[in-house]
Amino acid sequence: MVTVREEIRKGPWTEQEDLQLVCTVRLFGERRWDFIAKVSGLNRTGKSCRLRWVNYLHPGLKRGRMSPHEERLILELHARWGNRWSRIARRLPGRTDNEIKNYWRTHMRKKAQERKSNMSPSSSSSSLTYQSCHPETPSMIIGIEEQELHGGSGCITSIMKSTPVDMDGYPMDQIWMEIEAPNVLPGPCFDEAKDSASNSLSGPLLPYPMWDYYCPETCLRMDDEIKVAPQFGYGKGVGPCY
DNA sequence: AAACGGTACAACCGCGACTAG
DNA sequence: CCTAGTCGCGGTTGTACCGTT
Repeated sequence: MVTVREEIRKGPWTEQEDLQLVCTVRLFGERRWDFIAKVSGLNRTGKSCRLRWVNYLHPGLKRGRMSPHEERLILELHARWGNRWSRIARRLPGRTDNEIKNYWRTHMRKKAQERKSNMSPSSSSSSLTYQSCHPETPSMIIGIEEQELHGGSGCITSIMKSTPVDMDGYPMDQIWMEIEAPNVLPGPCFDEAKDSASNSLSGPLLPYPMWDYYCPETCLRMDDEIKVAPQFGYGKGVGPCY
């Protein structure tokens, strides 16, 4: 028996793969990653596709260095929640948990170690508390929470309005531009995919699906867990509502 | 100019939670 | 209730880039 087993691709994504993934996600929404992986013609796992989308291709992602405000926020939230990166990321629109995690590792660990070497080795705790880094601004979190609880329109909407954010020279710009052009649907099965998509999707395809509804509703309660309103079509079996 | 070390970022892995059948 | 499939999260690793020596 000869099983022609196609190797699942791993490693860095090519521009072409990105393009294929973006198109497929636009057609089917950010769900059913295994399905998306198959339909897209990419030889990737659904998991890999999801990761690529969430961390890199998602429209509205900020890139570049953390602003001082973001830095402070990360410090505060990490002091409060520990390594709950995804949770922290929800407070930082446009930033991914991966990004924050990496940032923490490179910056804060170093700072923590510096501190450790400077101070007495009595404190064995590995978690660097916010107080130890920034004794000032103790009430920022509360302020943020209130802001988000009561409409949450502050910084988030400003980011939304400025999407795609300033990613100077970032290739995603090009990708999105190419996607905007009508004739560039790559990959083997997009016609097919389109057909089946048109059955399940109502209305025209919108350019930036999820960021159109990203705020303010989804941020109404970010205290503990986001309560995704059913009207967003995130329920099972219901296709994306854009 | 080359070697080296540090930093930033992308991606994978393993595991637990959730959900549909 | 059980199971398989799927998703999301946190930890870890790999690597490209950049500054310094």
